[in-house]
Amino acid sequence: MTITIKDIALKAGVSYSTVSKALNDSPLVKPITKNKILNIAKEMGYEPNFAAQRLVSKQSKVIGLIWPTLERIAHSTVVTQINEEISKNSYSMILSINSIKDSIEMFKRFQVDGIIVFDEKNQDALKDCSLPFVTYGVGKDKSFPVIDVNYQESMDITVKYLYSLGHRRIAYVGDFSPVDERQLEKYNAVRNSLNELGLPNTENMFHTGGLDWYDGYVATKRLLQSSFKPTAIIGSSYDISAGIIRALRESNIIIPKDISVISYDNIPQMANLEIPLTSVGVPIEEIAQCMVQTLLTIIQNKETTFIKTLKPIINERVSCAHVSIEVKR
Amino acid sequence: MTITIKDIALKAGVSYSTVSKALNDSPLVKPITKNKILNIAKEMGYEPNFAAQRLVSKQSKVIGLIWPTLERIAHSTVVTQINEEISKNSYSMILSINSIKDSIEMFKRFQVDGIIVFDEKNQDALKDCSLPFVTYGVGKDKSFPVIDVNYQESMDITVKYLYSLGHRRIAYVGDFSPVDERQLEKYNAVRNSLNELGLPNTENMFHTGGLDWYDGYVATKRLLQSSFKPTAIIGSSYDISAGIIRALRESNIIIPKDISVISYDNIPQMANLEIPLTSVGVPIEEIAQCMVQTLLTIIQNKETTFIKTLKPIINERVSCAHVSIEVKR
DNA sequence: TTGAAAGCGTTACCAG
DNA sequence: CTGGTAACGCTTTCAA
Repeated sequence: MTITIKDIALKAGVSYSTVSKALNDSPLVKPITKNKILNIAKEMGYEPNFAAQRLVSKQSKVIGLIWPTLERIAHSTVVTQINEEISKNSYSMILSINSIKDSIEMFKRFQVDGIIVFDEKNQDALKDCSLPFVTYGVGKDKSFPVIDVNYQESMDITVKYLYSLGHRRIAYVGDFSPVDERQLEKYNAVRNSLNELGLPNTENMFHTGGLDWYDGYVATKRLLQSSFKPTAIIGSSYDISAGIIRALRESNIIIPKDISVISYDNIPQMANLEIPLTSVGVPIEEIAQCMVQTLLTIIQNKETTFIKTLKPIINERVSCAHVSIEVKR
Repeated sequence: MTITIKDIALKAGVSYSTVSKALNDSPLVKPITKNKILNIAKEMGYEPNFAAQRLVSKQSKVIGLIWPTLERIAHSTVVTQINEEISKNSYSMILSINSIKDSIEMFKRFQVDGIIVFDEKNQDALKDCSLPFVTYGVGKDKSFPVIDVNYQESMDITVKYLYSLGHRRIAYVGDFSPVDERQLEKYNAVRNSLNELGLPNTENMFHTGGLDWYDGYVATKRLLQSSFKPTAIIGSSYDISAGIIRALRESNIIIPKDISVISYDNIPQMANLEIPLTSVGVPIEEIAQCMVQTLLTIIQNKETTFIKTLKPIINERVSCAHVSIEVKR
């Protein structure tokens, strides 16, 4: 038998509407009464019935996060940050690792106040999402709210950065699958930037066909056997770059002496790689903060379309160097 | 304006209790009426109000999972499995990455039917959890339901396996922090097993002081400089073992020619390491299945204490070999 | 086979 | 300041 406000009312000798008010810290209750009620409630181990509350007043103070691909480390870092940011705003977060469609349905049942979507693909399922939501990725051509992490500018400053260090033969290792919009965007961004500087942008692009470190490893092996001899490599993500490093090491190529490496994903873990990797991207704290603030705004104002473009920066560690005079490769 | 069963009733020209029955596929309503109502409901875009349903009938068909440490890869694999197993049983899963205490509170509000706990520490917070739950880890001295992954037997068969391959100088690289019961259990298990075979079990234990690959890397470096020259190393987890491999490689020690390595955590990703690693532990599919089946049983039967001990196995890949006659180290 | 009505535990409003 | 009461949307008897 769970105990309700009526039980409390009985014991306190007041009406249950008064109990309700007291519990909600309403100013309409005399402090003495309020305290008395609060004490009784605690002592009886009262726990409010969420369903009942929800039934009468909307707003659950919960936001849901959809995240079908657990294993990506860059994401888990952002998700952790988002969770903190949400707590800071006195909301709670629940997470679903199912498809967008299933997740939305579940979140609706729970009447979450808003949704954050972390799935790169299948965003079509969002078309008829009646709840406020934001997504993460690329904003181009989108009719719904997205926090654009600005791959184009990221790759732009990356290429220019390498260029300023004297690099002219720059390779890219990443996934170009047409199904994954985010990866594709990075790929195109690099090609654009390279092209603008009159650098090669075709034979130097190496397709990983996947996002695990191993995919980056294999692609780099291929790169090393190709005729394109880069002085610098751009890795498309944390995991991919881990593979790049390993492949390089296996061939006894020293970073940054023999080759420079820079990676997308501006996360602290880059410092823990075998070689602390210089990285580029919007700092995750900023991504997290922007996502929840935007969502909260949408929840309150009912604004519906919203594209916010963030500013990426380069985080210099030790993996990039000036091209040496006597380049051998 | 959301639409309710009353709206449907109005349109269908029946009472709303009939609509309720039809929606719940009750046999008490004539098929024709039922179909008509169902059609109208779909056409009006009806969505049941979960809170209202919850208010009247208990049972949410949702189970919550508490998992405060996102980054551990072995865990994310199990969590994914668990999610699938839960779906198979036509439940849904939501995930919280907050502390046990906060998570329980939130899950209570959502009236989940049960909870799976994945946090190694702070299990005290479970003492007064009124909802059905199971935990994962070590069952000794526990007064609540736990799926025991049997570290003792894991380490037992590991040590015996290495012994049978001729190894006599076996090192262990892992975390011994007294705060993390699971790690401590592995540590003690190894020492026991080693002791039983009369092998050294003190100077060959290397403390990582953390669970990231880097911690394993550093500890292995230390190991290599110590006077204990092992022919085999046991790594305490996937991440730790990744660090071991890297440290070994840096010193040009070849696995398994120069040294054998075996790792705890029986997960498929072991095959993707630089050297496909022989590993030990209960297969994750089995862990996942056991956890949700047990929880479901508890939910139905209201059993409350329950310790289930699983059977670990060794998954041979290529990282362990017979000790060679001319051992050099 | 259908309908009426009584809750489920809260909140919010209106009287007192 | 406090109490009474009407919702909130649904399930579930109990009668018809």
